[in-house]
Amino acid sequence: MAGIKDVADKAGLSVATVSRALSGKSNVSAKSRKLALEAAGELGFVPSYHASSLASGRNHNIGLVVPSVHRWYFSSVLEGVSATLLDAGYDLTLYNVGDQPERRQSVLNDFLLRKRLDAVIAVALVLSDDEIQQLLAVHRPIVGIGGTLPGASTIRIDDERLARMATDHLIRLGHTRIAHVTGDAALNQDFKLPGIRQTGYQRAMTAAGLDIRPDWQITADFTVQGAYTAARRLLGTSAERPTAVFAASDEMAVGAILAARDFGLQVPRDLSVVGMDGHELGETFGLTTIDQDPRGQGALAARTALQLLEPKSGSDDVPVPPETDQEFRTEFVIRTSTAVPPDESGLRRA
Amino acid sequence: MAGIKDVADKAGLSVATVSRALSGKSNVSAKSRKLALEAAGELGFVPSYHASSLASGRNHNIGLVVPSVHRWYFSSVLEGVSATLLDAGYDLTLYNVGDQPERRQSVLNDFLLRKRLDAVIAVALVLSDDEIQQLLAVHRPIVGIGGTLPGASTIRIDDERLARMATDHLIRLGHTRIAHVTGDAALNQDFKLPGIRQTGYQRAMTAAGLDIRPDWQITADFTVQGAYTAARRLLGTSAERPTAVFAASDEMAVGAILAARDFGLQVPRDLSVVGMDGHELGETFGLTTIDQDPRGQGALAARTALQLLEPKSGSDDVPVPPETDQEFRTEFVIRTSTAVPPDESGLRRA
DNA sequence: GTCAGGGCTGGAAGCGCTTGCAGAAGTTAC
DNA sequence: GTAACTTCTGCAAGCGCTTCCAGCCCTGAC
Repeated sequence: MAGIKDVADKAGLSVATVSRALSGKSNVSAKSRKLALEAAGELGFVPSYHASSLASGRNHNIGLVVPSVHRWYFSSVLEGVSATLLDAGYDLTLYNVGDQPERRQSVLNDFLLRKRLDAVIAVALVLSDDEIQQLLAVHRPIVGIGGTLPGASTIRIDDERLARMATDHLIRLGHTRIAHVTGDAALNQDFKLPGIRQTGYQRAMTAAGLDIRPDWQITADFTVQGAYTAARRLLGTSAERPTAVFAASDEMAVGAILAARDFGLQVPRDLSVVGMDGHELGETFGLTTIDQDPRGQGALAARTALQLLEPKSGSDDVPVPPETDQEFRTEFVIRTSTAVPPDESGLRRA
Repeated sequence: MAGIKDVADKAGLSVATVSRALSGKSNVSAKSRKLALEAAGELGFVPSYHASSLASGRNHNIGLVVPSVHRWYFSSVLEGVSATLLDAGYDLTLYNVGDQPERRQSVLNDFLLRKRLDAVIAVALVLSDDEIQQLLAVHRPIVGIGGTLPGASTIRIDDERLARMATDHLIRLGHTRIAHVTGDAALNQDFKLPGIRQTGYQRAMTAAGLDIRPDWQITADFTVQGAYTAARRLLGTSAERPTAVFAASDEMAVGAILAARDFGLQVPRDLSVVGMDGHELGETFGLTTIDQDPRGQGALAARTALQLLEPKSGSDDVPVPPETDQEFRTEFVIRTSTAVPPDESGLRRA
């Protein structure tokens, strides 16, 4: 383990100059820089992370707090964050807090606050006021994705409006009997998303003067299999069947499509299905959906955090003010899972 | 930001004693410990990570290197590792190197080697000899999952044997026309898994004296949608169709099932399908598969790494020797996607 | 030839902890 | 009461860098 001292000796320079040379500082002559670089190369010198962090106060390490790493949305965000940070030479420390509150507490206390992170990116995290205070108290940039974090920069999409759009799409096609597959709120007490999307659905229905039937709002756990089971119940039981389904996620939409197939229902002839997310699976199923590009959201969050840390760097980007709300661009993708509703007892055939 | 000095002053103790008290060292009187703890609590003191790491040489930080974070297998492993480390009070630094060799190099050089990690867990990583040397040179525990890492502890499953088992299962049911959906090797040059599973398939076929038709070995990218597309081609084109498919992953098996449905083929009546992995989706589709519990593999890898770092800790576990190969327990799960082959032109009906 | 000014450099003081060491204090056995 | 220990405690020396500061050398202007 060669230290900077060894490099200095080998290069015939002082430790100070070597440090400056290796970290690309300005006040070093070309000759010294070359010497230092050569010596470092030959010795395989890599500066100690902790020592330089301790001395400089900078860590080049950003924390990411997620409630899950396994669900599609989160792993997509993670991927976006990870790629951006790696490219910028930053480490990513991952806190997969799950839905256990006690683990969240310990993460906040024992990890995040230990001054080891330059910034924190929190995904879909709803914190108590106390917890927000704790976080803000460390005076590090915090950027939130899809959660509510007063006092922090956030990247978000307008879930309610988008859910309304998706529902409206069905309404405009002529559907009146529209069901909704929502996520399970109990899955994660802090995950308010399902409720918000459901509200969007309900508002769209109300605005169009349509019935909102409680038994047509079914709950699943954001997975294909969960929605499949729930949708089988919906489509199998009801004497009067919905002609369209808006699912709060693409995976659940796919589950609904699979359930429909089980009953011999063709999509979109007998049942229109709209999803939400932009999952890769949607393409295979011709799913109409709203693509929210979570990978892009993660990348943007990471870029925002980096910019907060190094305002000068980069080109002439507009600097991001510390408290800022960026609405992320989404895309309505119309494929083949939606169509006009089936003829009702031959009425339209006439 | 209260420092340890402040705590010492407040408690009327020396910095040294406070340090020992807070880190649970033995040689501190109950009284001093109480004083230190109280003072630290009141000041909200949290020791600086970098300072303590620098001074002690321990980081409480383990690195995880994965080729992807988005694919089911890897996010499952990640989840297992993450939960175990968090519980043990360790940080997890994530290196999602993707399949770009240059990113891998920079990760190895600039990150892993900077003495900031106590150990490294590498998933499905095939390294060059040089790279292995580099890694071993840091003298830190290295645990590999599913890759080949001579000189490191590894957790692995015997992919070839398992693939053979899966294929044999079909053969024993009476199938002779068995196709294979393999993963795309080009996806990731270092990812040898698809080839190994394919070998298992081929060996089983050969051992049973069955034909291995090149056009029945189709390639997909480990996703449902990829296998779906590939399987449509397989099932649509062939005048003579296979009666069974062994897919190198559950997601691809599901893709094959979906493709079969498109052609009106019923599973398992017209086509038997076996997968491999233990994906949650398998349950919904009644998929027969080999469950390899990647989450458990991740947890085991993390525990192995921790044990390598702190041999004394834990109960009377058998200590893990540095170079050790643990074969992970898998489970053959027989569901409803496999059955005897369909009657051939009524022969068996007689 | 002198002097101001700028570019580089090295010394040294930390960054905030951990820990070896030696000594103070408290115990026990005679 | 003393010797011989055992516990605790505080001092101080780092851990391996970064960076302030002062000083050196070299230009260029006068």
